[in-house]
Amino acid sequence: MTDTALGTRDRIVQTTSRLMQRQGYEGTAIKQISQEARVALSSVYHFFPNGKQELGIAAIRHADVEFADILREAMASTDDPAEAMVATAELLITHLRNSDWLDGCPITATALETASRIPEIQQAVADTFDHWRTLIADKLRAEGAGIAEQDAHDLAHTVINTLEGAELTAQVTRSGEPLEIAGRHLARLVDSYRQGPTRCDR
Amino acid sequence: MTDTALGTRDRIVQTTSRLMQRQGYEGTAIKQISQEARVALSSVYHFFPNGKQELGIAAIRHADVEFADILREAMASTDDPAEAMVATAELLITHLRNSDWLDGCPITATALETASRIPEIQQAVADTFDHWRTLIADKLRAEGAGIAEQDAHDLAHTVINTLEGAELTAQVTRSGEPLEIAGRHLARLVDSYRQGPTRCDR
DNA sequence: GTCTATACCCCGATAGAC
DNA sequence: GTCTATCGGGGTATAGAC
Repeated sequence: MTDTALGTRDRIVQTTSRLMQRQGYEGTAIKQISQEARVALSSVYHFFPNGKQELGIAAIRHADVEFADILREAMASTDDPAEAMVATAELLITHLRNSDWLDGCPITATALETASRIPEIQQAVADTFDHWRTLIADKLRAEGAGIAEQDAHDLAHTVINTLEGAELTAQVTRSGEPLEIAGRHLARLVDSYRQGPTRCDR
Repeated sequence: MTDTALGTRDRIVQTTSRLMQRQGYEGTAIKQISQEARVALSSVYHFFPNGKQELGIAAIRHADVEFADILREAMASTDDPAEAMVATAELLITHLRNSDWLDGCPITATALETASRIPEIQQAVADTFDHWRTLIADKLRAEGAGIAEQDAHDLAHTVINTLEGAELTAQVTRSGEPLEIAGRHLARLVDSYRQGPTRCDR
């Protein structure tokens, strides 16, 4: 990561994404981006003529595919969808711990700061959440999981949202506990929707 | 709200809290605060000699007690703890809708922006989440709820975290659906921990 | 595409009169 | 406690040589 072999444009986007993850949109200056990416300030404007807003959107799209890879890895680690929830939570804990609790969701801070002012960024955030949610829903809908279509859709919402909130709390308290609990609860919730003779409905 | 009969200091804190809720910490300028609160810039520094950081912490503490009132109202609306989850989600939807989807969690944006840089603010955020979580846990532990001590503690974590994430998604998508789903799922989860002869365990 | 230099503005914070 | 004025710095963005 932060590879020197990357092209200039990619290095700018990657650096922006990481800085906005930790400091948000308003808290990240273009000068800081150019310095940490070891790129001339004018190069940033060369690749992103529309300035910070365009750069912010590119950073969100970058974070989108990057985190989608992590999510896919967690989903592929087990056949059981409930177990996959625990695995995802543990993966997030590992990433957080390895970054001294700094690298949480890469787009949440930016999303909240700009929600009231920059609709283009809000749209990019909405697209990203939708993408991640689809990856979860696909896993829950897989044959053998035994979860109805509508249930899978709703569950995917709560899975993403619970992980999102638990990751925030984990960051603030510098503890993996919120995510551990979230993983267990999500597994239990997913299991409760599996169709079969041994389950009892609510 | 935004009452003219408030003292100068209170008006500053309240305005700061609302602006940081919508724009985050870095996105909110002290000049904007003084203007919207109809207060001289020097008055802000008169009441908060340590500047923006001190003001930010005061705004978080203000948001703490303000949202705790909302939470208590929702908890008191029904005896059944599972129903209380649905009621809370609906209350959040109402607040969001009434503010054109702008007023979500008042401290999340500030928390994320400053997590890597201002430990004092991070501490105030942690205290606030802890306070809110206690309000939930107390409801779940109430006699008649039939939830074990340890389960109530864990559930309170996930309740806060799920609502937090669902509110974020609701803001971004300008839709109450994520919170509606969250309310239903949390109710189901809480119910699954109630002790009694008719429940089956996982 | 990258360099240096800079315009222009707003930021947080302070000074001193009243 | 509130007023006006201002300082020093850093923000976004641009110009023009190379």
